[in-house]
Amino acid sequence: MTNDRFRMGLRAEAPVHQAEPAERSRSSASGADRSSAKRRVTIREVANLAQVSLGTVSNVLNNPSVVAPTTRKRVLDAIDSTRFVRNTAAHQLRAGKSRTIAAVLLDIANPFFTEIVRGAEHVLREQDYVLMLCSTDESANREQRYFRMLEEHRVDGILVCPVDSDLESAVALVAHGIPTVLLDRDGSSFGLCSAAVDDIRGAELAANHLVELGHQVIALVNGPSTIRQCIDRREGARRSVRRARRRGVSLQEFVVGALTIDQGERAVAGLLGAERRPSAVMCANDLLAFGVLRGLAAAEVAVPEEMAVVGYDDVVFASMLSPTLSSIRQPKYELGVAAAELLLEEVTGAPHEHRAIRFEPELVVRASTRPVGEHTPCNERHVEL
Amino acid sequence: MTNDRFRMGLRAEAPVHQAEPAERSRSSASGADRSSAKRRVTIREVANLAQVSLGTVSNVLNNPSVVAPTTRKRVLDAIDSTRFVRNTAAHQLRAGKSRTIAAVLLDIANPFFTEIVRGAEHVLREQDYVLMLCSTDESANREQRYFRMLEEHRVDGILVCPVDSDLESAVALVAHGIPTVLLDRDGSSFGLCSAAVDDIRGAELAANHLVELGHQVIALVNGPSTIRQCIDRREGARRSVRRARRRGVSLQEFVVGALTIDQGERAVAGLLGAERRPSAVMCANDLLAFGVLRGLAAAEVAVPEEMAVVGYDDVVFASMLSPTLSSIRQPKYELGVAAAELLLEEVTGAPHEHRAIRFEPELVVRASTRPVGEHTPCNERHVEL
DNA sequence: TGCCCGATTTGAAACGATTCATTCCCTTCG
DNA sequence: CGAAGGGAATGAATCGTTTCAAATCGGGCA
Repeated sequence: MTNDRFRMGLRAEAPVHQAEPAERSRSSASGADRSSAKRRVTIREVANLAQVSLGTVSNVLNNPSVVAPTTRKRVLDAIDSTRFVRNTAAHQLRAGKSRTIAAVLLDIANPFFTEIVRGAEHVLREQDYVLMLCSTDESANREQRYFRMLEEHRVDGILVCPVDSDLESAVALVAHGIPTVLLDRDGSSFGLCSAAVDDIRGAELAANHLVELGHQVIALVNGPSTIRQCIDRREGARRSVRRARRRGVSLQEFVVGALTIDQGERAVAGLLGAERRPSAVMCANDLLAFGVLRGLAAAEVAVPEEMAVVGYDDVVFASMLSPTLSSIRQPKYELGVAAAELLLEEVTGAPHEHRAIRFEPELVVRASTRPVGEHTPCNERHVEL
Repeated sequence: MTNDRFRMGLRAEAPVHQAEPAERSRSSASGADRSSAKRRVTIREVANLAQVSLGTVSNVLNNPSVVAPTTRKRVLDAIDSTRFVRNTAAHQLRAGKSRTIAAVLLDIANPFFTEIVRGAEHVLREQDYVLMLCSTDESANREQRYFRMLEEHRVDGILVCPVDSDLESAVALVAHGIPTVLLDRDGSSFGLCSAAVDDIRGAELAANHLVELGHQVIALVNGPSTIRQCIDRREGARRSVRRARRRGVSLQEFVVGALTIDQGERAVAGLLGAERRPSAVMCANDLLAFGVLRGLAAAEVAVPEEMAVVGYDDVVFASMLSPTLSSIRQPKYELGVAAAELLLEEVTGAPHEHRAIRFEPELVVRASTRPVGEHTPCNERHVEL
C-alpha cells in the first residue's frame, strides 16, 4: 500500500535546504517550533498590558458598545500588539455556541453537492458561521461516525442529505437537541425542516421524455434503495411507464451499489446483456449517466442512435460531454441557500415552524436523446481506448 | 435578492404537519426543543452514576488500560446509559489538541481538488483526525479570513494550496506555531514541507505536444499570475516554445481572472479575435479548457481541426468531454496522501525534517489534439444553443 | 504483625474565555 | 450639600474536561 501510492511517478523526496541561515531557525524541526510557540497569548495578558480587567477585554471583544472609546482603543491596541488570537474552545465552552454548521453529504466529489455547498456557504458566511464539510460516500457507518463527532464538537446545526431512507439517525440528532435540516430530501413526515426537489416529478419528466421519443424498452440505472432519492426516482419512472403501458412500454431496473461514474460504467454490461435490450436508459444521477456513456462508448454502442441516455441533476459538466447529456435540472445553488436559511432560523431560535421547501425539477434536452429511428448522417465518435 | 433565488421554480413552502400528535411534541418549535435538551450530560453525572470520581471516568475515556476492568465496565455502562457525549471544547481547552486538520484549497468545485481531498482524508481518518475543508475561490481575502479562523479554532495543522505566490500568509502560520504543509506547490525555498507536481515540466509536456503536432501559433489561456501554478505553467510553455522558435513557433498568453469554466469560455473571444489567430490552445487547468471548448463550440470552431486544445490536471471528466480532452495528468490522490502524511509527521512531533515531495506529470493524448492538417471524415458536433 | 510496594482511585487545580452581580465615579437634581 | 442615577469597569464564579500529586487498597514478605 505504501508502495503503490507512488505508482504515478514520484520523482524526488528531498530534505528542504535553506538558503539563509537566518531563516533556518524559524523552520527547524517542528518539535523546537512547538515549544517556542507554545505559550499562546491569553485574554489576561491583554488585560494586563491594557491596564484593564479581564471582563473589559471580553467586552471589547463581544460588546464593544459598552466600553468607553478610549478604553476600547487601549485594549484593541494591546490585542494586536500581543497578537492575541481568541481561543474558540474556551469561548465555546463558556458561551455554549460554536458558530459552526456542518453539512453531511453523500459525495463531495459530485458537482451536484459542491454547487449546493456554494449556496449554503454563501448564506452562512454572511452570518459569520463556519461550514464544516463531511462526505459520507453513501456509507451509513461513516454518516454515523460524523454525527457522533459533530455532536462532540457541539456544532450549532447540521445540514444533512441522509444515507438511509429511514431518517432514524437524523431524527436522533434532533432529539439530542441539534437543529437539523434535510437537504434534497423531504422532511414533512418526520417533522423536520427540509429543502428538496420533487424527485418523483423529475423522474417522471425524464421517463416521459423517453416515452415520447418512442422508446419501448426503457432501463433505469438506479442506486441502492436505501437512498430516498433512488426510491423516488424509481417511483417517478414507474408512474410514467405505467401510464404508457398500453403502448407497450416497459421498464427494467438495474440497481448498482453507489451513485458514481464507476458504478455506472459497470452497469453497462447488464444493460447490453439484458433479455430485451433497452433502447433508452435513464440514470438516477448524472455521475451514473457519465459512467454509462463511457461504458457504451467502450462497447461501441452509439448514443443516442442505438441507445438514448438521460441523466439527473444537470451538473455543470453534463452540457460538455460527448455527447451532451439530456438531464433533469435541479436548482442546486438555491437548494443550498434555502436549506441554510432554514437552519439559521432554527439555530438562532427565531420564531419558527418546521417547513418543507420544495423546488420544481426541469427537463433539459440535449444530444444524448433523440426520437427513435432518427439517425445522424455520420456517427463519428471519440472513443478512448 | 430574496426574490431571484427562487427563479428556478419554487413550488411550495408549506408548514410541516404532523400525522401523530405524539410526534408533535418532539418537533415543536425549536425554542422549546432547545430548552428541553439544554442540559447536556457531563462527565460528572457519569461519575456519580458509576460511583467513581471524575478522574476515573476521564481515564476510562483516555487511558482505559490504567483502570481496573470491573470499574471500567461500570463506567462504560454509565456512559451509555446516560448517553454521555464528550465535549470537544472542554477537551480541547484542557488538552491543547483539537485533532482537527484543515485543508485550504483554491476551489472545492474543481474535481482536481476533490480528488486530493479524498487522498488526504483517507490518511487522516485512519489516525482519527477530522478534516475541515475551506475553499478560498482564489481570493486572498477569503484565505486570510480562513487562516484567522483556523487559528482561533486551534487546528492542529493546515494543508494549504495558497492563493498568492509569495507565501507570506502561509509562512506566518508556521511562525504562529501551526504546522503547515503546502499542497501542489513546492515549499523548498520557504523551508516548508510540500507535496507537489513539477508544473514547469508539465507545461513543457503540453507545449511540446502541440509543437510536435505542427502548430505554429500557440495560445496559453492562463490564470492570474499571483497563483504559482500559473507562473510555472507559463514558464514551462515558454521554455518549450523558445526551443522551437527557429521553427517559427510563437506563444501568446491570454490571462483570465480565475481558473474556472466561465473564465475559460470568456477567453475564447480573445483567442479568435487575435491578430495572428492561434491554431492551438493550452490551458492552465482543465476547467479553463472546458470553458474554452464550450466557447469554441458556441463559435462553431471545430476542435481539433481548426483549433487544438490541451488542458491540465486530467480531472475525471476530461475523458468524457466532447471532444475528449488531451491533458496533463497529475497524481491527485497520491498528492493528498503524501501531503497528509507529511503534515501528520509534523503534528505528532515525530522526528522530522522538512521535505518537498515532488511528483512527475504525464501527458495524456486524447481527441482534442491532432496533427495539423489531419481532418476527420465528418465533423458532426453537438452544439448546445 | 508490621512494613512496603505497586496498582487503583481520588479530587483539586488548571485550561481560557464569558457572565453578571458589584463597585466605582461622576453628574445632575432637589 | 447630599442623594439619586447611570455609565464603566471589576473580578469571582463558571463552563466540562484533563492532569497529576496524593490517598487508598490489598497483598506479599520478613
